[in-house]
Amino acid sequence: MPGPTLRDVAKRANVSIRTVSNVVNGYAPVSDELRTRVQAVLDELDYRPNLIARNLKQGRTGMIALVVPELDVPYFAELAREVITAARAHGYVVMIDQTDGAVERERELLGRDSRATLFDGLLLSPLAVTAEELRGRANRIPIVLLGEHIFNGSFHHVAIDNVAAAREATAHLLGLGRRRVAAIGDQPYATGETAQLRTIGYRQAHAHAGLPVDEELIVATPHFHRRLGAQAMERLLALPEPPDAVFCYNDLLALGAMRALTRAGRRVPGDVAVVGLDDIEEGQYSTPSLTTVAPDKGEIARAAVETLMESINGRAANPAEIVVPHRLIVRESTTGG
Amino acid sequence: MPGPTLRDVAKRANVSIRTVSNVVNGYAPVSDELRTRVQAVLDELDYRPNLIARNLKQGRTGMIALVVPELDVPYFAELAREVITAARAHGYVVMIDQTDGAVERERELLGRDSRATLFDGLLLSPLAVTAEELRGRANRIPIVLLGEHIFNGSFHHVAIDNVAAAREATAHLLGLGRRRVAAIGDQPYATGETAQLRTIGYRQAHAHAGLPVDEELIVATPHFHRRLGAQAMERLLALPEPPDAVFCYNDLLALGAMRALTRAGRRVPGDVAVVGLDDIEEGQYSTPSLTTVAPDKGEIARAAVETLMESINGRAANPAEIVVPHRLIVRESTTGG
DNA sequence: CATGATGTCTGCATCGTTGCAGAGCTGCCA
DNA sequence: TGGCAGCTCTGCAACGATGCAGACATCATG
Repeated sequence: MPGPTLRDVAKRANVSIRTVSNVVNGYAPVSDELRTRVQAVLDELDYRPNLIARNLKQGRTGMIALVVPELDVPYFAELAREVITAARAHGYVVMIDQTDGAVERERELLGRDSRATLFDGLLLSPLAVTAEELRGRANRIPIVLLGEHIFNGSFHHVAIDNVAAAREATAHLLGLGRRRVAAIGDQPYATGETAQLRTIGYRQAHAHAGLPVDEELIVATPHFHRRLGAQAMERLLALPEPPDAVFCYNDLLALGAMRALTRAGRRVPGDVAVVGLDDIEEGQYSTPSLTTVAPDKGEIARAAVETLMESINGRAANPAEIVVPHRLIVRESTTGG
Repeated sequence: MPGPTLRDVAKRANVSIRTVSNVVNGYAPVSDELRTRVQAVLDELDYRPNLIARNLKQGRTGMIALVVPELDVPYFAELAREVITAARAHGYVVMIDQTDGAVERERELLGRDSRATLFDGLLLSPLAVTAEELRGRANRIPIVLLGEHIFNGSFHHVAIDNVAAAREATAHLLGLGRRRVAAIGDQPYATGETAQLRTIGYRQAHAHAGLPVDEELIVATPHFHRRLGAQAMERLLALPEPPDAVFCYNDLLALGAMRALTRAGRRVPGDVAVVGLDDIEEGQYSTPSLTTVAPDKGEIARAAVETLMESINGRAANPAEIVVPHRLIVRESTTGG
């Protein structure tokens, strides 16, 4: 089953292994006559270079790893798509793994038995692992973090300005005249840094508008899934004074919330306006379509891969905090008829 | 930057390289005293085995590749998730690539410069490449095909019974008393084999019910995306006698169709009932929720990985046609209030 | 005490490729 | 004709790990 090696080709063509290698790679000068002869044998045997061997010799694999919590969460799927595309532009392929948000799975990555040595670099979208741990058990390969804010500047990190994004989303709702704007998705504990940034933005928008925040309207959720969005919305609807708008910390929560609203007979945006964050494709096709804050996913992927490549190639700058643009996309869930 | 090697550890611990290797792998008997001493040095230097070197020696990489058309299509994202999980159970990791449905990208995979030699096996969900081509340019690594029906038995192939799935979906609509049941998603050309199977099932259901098929109600779409589902639905609504139900060949088409229906002021299922296929999570949360045929994605992934592992381990049976179960999940889009 | 079995440990070869240094040939010029 | 450059081509060593055969010491056995 193993294919022919350079040696096999060399023997058959009566040349040295090195010459065959030169023909394959087009490196060194080879006379036309010889090149043709060797090429013929290469074709005849259908030679394929053994990339593992090449990698061993060259000390790199041409592969990076992308680790996300859940690949079937649309945001990560869309991001993964962009990462694969961006990596390809650098001649790299992408191994994808998921942690299911489990700390131990994230730790495994850094541990003794991780497969990390197979990759030239690692893009990590951490949920649970802390900066301390990352630093302590830091692997030997370059790492770029995605999304979660790690507060100290130990690693390259690519993300949108979460505070601004949340502020703009909330301001949009307030600007529509809504006065009881809820927030779904806070995570007031150590690993919920991104959520907390969004809560800050939510509060800032209120402050700028000179409006108080009703703490009752901030609902925490341990995850960012549809089901929890629906549950949170139900709880909000049960309040004596339910909200007339809600900013959800991601689109899935928002879609779940809209589902709960529809089921409860409320109209969106008539009774309650809804804004999400992530701009997953699904939001364009929901009924009503979803107003959302769109991070530039292509840019996130490009910046992350670019930064990783620089680290891999040793042109590593100091750990950089890279902020990627976002924009509010207004659709029916806030302004629909 | 490169980490310590076995040699480094060996030198420092004053033992042979081979002994260090034995300690690392727990292979051969090593005295407790020596094991402790070596382990101490391993820890001290934070040794990590170079997996590329190990792979070269052992002739396998512990990686498989999964190639899908588009990772951000929910069905493929969900499938990818299951594949990653299934592969992990075998100690394997998964490299994911996407072809965007481009023939040339699928061909690249099989070509001279593909990275295929890095992987022990390949799971391919082909769109455009034909069985002929696959066989002709067949790579040296084991391949298992997903989804698309390749008519001759040259490769292992895992899929649901597409004819039966489509038949059941259509029968469900007919059973509800609908009499003008449309079909969205036919692909009457060489690379649309799966779609054609679904059309066969659609016809069978009509035949079983003793009803004629109105050819006008079968709408072809080059892709299975939301936008095309919406467009197709609009075309159907423009007919003199529009349909009262529609079977979409996947959930995205169905969601797009529902979107078009809502926009046109038709009620689902009141005016038009909708059935999809794939059971993507989004369908549970759409308004109305989507009736669909659910392939057992976990089982698809497990069967595919299992089969691939058998090929890799040389216990390869003849190319097998593996049929995975599916079931109709009835939700609001056909029976809702 | 010789023998062989057992338990540890080691060195060499090897996986398939590429980096490096240099061998051999040709042609040109002084 | 000798010397030198330039072009091809080659062989050896190496990447870092593991498979294998065997060295050596210890111990039990007849």
